[in-house]
Amino acid sequence: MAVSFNELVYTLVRAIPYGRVLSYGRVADLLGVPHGARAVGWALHNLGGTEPTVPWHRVVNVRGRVSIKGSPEAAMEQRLRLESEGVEFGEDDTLDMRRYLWTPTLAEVEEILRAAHGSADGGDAM
DNA sequence: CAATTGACTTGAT
DNA sequence: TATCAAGCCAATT
Repeated sequence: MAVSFNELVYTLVRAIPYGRVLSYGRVADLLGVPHGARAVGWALHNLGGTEPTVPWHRVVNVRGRVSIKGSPEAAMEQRLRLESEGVEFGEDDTLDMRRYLWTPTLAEVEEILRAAHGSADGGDAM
């Protein structure tokens, strides 16, 4: 059975370092889906915010702002968790992406996925 | 298989 | 700078 896309999302989110954040679009891009931002958001939505093994709070939108809808409490919890990790929000409720955005190399991401699922897509034939 | 939805992103007005 | 619309992907029904 192939690994579901959302599982890949969870794996990568779990690899986000403390005090760092990632945008939905960046997660999708690192997973090999440049325009899969919505799919990433959908995957995290499926967590229901009840999954302590996934630091879902470290994923914000490209503007550096909490993007949760339908659950103001979850959004505030996300912000509180980030602040607890040293992330500072501006007066526009936005954080400085240039400072907190995690920018791993593609090799790092592939290594993480391989360690968790045994093999990344690694679609290139040799 | 087609239609709908959603924690997104980008470009135009 | 703010608001609106279209594009995009994966999962659900």
